[in-house]
Amino acid sequence: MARMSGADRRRQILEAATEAVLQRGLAQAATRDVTQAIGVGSGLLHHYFSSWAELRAEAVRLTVAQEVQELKALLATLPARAALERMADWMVEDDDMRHWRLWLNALDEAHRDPLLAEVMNAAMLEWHGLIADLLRRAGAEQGRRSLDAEAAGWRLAAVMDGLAGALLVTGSVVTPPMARDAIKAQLRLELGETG
Amino acid sequence: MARMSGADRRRQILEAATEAVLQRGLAQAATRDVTQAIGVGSGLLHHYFSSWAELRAEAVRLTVAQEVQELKALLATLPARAALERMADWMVEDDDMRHWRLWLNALDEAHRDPLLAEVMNAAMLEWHGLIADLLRRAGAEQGRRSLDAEAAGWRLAAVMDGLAGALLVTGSVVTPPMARDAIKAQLRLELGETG
DNA sequence: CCAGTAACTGAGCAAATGTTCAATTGAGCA
DNA sequence: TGCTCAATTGAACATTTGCTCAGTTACTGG
Repeated sequence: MARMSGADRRRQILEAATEAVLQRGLAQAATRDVTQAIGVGSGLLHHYFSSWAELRAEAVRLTVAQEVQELKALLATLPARAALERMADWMVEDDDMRHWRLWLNALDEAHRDPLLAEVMNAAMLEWHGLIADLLRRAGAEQGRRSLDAEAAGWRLAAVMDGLAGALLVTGSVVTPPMARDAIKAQLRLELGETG
Repeated sequence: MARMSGADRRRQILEAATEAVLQRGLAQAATRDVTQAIGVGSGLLHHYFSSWAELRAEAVRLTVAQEVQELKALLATLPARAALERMADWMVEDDDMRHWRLWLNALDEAHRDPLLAEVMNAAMLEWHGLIADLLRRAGAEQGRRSLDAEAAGWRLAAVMDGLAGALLVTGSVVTPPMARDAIKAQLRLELGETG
């Protein structure tokens, strides 16, 4: 019905695809979820994307990039140590764990989809880079010398991913406050603030 | 063709289902993957399992339980500190990461399948229990008092899960030796052995 | 007003999915 | 030898999937 410029429609499709992926999972989400959600014919998607796999991967790429950018903006004005603390809060702020559900789902599905594999490889490296950079700066703020920010970054990123998984699967055992505290405890371990 | 006793056939089906899940992922593996692999008619599965979802969940439950049991046997004779070290080695010993692929896949799929959710919730708690117990004993061996083994267990379990994800997705950046060293470094952090 | 072009439709297809069920087979027992 | 019942079959069914393509519709510049 309502026609749109190519760019707007493309954006709308990508947003709807992200929503579909969040609701049904990458493997189960289907082109029809998208077309029905925005009320367009079944053939339209192929005017903008050459295949569902491509649309899917692009939607994940865009959403993840957007989230990372938002987080960066949130932390931009803080000193590194405070930014890391803020990051732990941010992790559990999202009520229904939208980013983590998508992130873990994409991480998993990447083994079976070459396009997603590329996307998530790049995303993982950027994510680690962001964390390692904050750790490096936090170490510098405290005058620490011996901090291996690269290695610590992988551990911290891993703790966050792993806790997100535990949080999502155990429900009542690992709670959001627990997860947040675990991240903060990890931070203290890495920065040698153990009492 | 070849008839089997109910118990044997059931076991065979479960093994084939695990293989199918490993190859195609929980969401994509299909009943036909199983029936064709073992050469039986398409209806046979429903003689042993009421639905594909149930068979799938049972296969995961069994495989995970089996792996945990094998690991426990491997660590049984070691002192706790050495057992934890051995665990880090074990994590990357499995060439093509069979257990981790299944574990992460099931953890992710659990959000969309109530049966898997139960299975993975229980598995996660047992996994954490195993780790926390080793940490507790390792702390005792070293005469440490202040170790919160429960919290440290969640962190260590999370680091392992997270690193497995990074290992699987980054391929050449995070390598098995790196992952192993990261786990061991985490161990040292938790046990207060930082130099 | 009139092309021309970009946006858009939707019926249709081939492939794959889980599940059912009436029929068949075979092994073990009396 | 027959009987019984569990094990097994596989055609059939209703859904769902991504994708194609021959058309149709609306905007837009001349």
